[in-house]
Amino acid sequence: MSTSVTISSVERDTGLSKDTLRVWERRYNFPQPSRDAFGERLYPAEQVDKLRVVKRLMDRGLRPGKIMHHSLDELMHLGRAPRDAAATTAGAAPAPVQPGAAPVAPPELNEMLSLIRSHRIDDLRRAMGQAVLKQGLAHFVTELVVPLTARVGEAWIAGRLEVFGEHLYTEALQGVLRSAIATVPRDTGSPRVLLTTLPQEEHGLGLLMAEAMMSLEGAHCISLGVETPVADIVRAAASQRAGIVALSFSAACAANQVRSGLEQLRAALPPQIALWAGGAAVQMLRRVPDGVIVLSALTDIRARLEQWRGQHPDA
Amino acid sequence: MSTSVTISSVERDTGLSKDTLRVWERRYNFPQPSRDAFGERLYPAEQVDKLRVVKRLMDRGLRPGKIMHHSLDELMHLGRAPRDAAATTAGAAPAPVQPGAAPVAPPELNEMLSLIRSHRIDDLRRAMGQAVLKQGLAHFVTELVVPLTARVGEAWIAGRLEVFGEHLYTEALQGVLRSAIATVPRDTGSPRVLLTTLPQEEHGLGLLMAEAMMSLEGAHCISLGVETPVADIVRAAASQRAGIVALSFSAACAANQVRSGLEQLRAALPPQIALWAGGAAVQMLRRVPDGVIVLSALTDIRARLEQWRGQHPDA
DNA sequence: AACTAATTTTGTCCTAGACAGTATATAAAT
DNA sequence: ATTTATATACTGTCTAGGACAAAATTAGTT
Repeated sequence: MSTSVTISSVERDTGLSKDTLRVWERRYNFPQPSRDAFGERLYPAEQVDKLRVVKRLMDRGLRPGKIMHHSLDELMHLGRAPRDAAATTAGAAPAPVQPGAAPVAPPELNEMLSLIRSHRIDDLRRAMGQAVLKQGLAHFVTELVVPLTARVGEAWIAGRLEVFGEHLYTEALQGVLRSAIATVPRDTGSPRVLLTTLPQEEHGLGLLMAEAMMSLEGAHCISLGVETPVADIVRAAASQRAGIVALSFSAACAANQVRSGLEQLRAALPPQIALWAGGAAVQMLRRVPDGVIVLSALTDIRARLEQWRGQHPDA
Repeated sequence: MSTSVTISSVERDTGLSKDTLRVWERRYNFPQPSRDAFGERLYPAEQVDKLRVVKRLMDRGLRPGKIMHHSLDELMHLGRAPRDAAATTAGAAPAPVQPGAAPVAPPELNEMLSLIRSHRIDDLRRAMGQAVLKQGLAHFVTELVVPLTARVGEAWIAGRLEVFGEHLYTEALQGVLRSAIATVPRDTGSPRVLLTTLPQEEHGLGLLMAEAMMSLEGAHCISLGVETPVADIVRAAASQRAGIVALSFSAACAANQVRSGLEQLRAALPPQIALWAGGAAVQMLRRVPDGVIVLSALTDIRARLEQWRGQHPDA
């Protein structure tokens, strides 16, 4: 018999708030936890697994009311063809990270995906390190890491990859990217770019990719890591004399939180400091607050930096 | 006029749950948020600041009922002499990370602290890189990073350091540690150690320090990064043939969550796989679940690894 | 001084109603 | 046919105060 867990464990493991879990139960009759001797909810492991998949599908634009009643198997099939499923079921464009990118998969991609699936972490790290040396960092990031990360996410939903496989991948990639960034000279350069995420966003990979691309273009990157409160971003930008503040938003972010965060920050930041935003969640926004520049892909960075330099010839 | 924020913003920024915030208001009359047009709580920035400090002091063993009525100034003074204040006011041992460590501060410590305070991030990174080369990685971690991290935390409580100063420090240190770890050969070695944190714990610095110490001792470290659900740790340990699972808990973790997490994991993990736990939150536990080994300091790692090897001569 | 028992403190859980913001569907107008 | 305005449905989060167990502290006893 598998173990059941409390509502706070589920909140931890799925990222769904207790409020949301209770209201789903009320409205959709799922999840349906049993109760312990004190009348408190006890969630079976299978229901938690399904909740995780539901959460993930919602991050891709599907809506809970549409998918909650499907079985776990059916949900996994939805994840297998994420674009079409999302488009036909919910009518929402799932906002590919690279809109104009060719769908041609580089040969290394499948190789690395199979290394991840078989959990050969040391080989994966070696393969990625070699790819950086062979193709260069920029090409590695835009042509390999971006599609690979997308594939890893799809594989997870489809049940073809365990959660820890994704953790292993993230960790290995982070090591490779940080080493590569460290080899780029960075104590100088212009503009000075402050990189971070808002408190809701705990994923730092996008940030790291952006840092790599910007460092290569000669910008002076100052990363605060993830989850910096708005007020502190403002203080840091002043203290570091940043010309640009760049934020990253993964697909997991709620659209309204993204917008309100950007609005708050734009209002608090001096107008001469540019505010750039990138990542899947930003692409989904219908309208963007005034004074915020959207990076629709990592490849935009080069042109945007040149544009900035054209407008700031003295810097 | 300073801006006010909603209860979910406060939850994000302080780590205090909505339930806790509401019950404090009921019991201690603090915080006392105003209300917006819809009757929803609006917290002024000053109250959020105080809440952050209160949370931090509680992580050190103080109890909310004792400190809630003090002014922000008084609380900051408590933070200045954390050990005595904690011991006399609450009677709880604040569990120093390095119980037997000499209180002699190395000369580099104050130098680096002032670099952090003046936000000279590039100089800090350079200084730390030099310290690694000069003293060796192990000495750097145990004698410099550990006390420095503690001092940074104290300075933050006392209001002598801005939040983003801590972010800058964390980011720089992470870069230095990862580069250093990358130079240690790691595709081989024994035992195989799986490193991660539970989903509640998002701080990865302790993990990185442990990885550094273990790699230096010849262990084969496999890090999953932060926030891995219990079930996935179990699967990863099997897949990676780990002999040891090592978890890190920062001071910010609630004691009961730490215990329940360790119990769940110990129950799910095969008995022949050792479970090690380290970090400030673990030191505060009165009793530890059976079958869990507590690392009371980073310097314990060496002896524990030797002990393990003595018990597993075939590995 | 050491152990046990009583008491206080504290965080989390419960229910169930309300509402704003977004997304979709329908109707009207260009 | 395509756009634009309006209505309806969907969804997450907020509200209230009561309840209770686990942990921490104090009191009582040997």
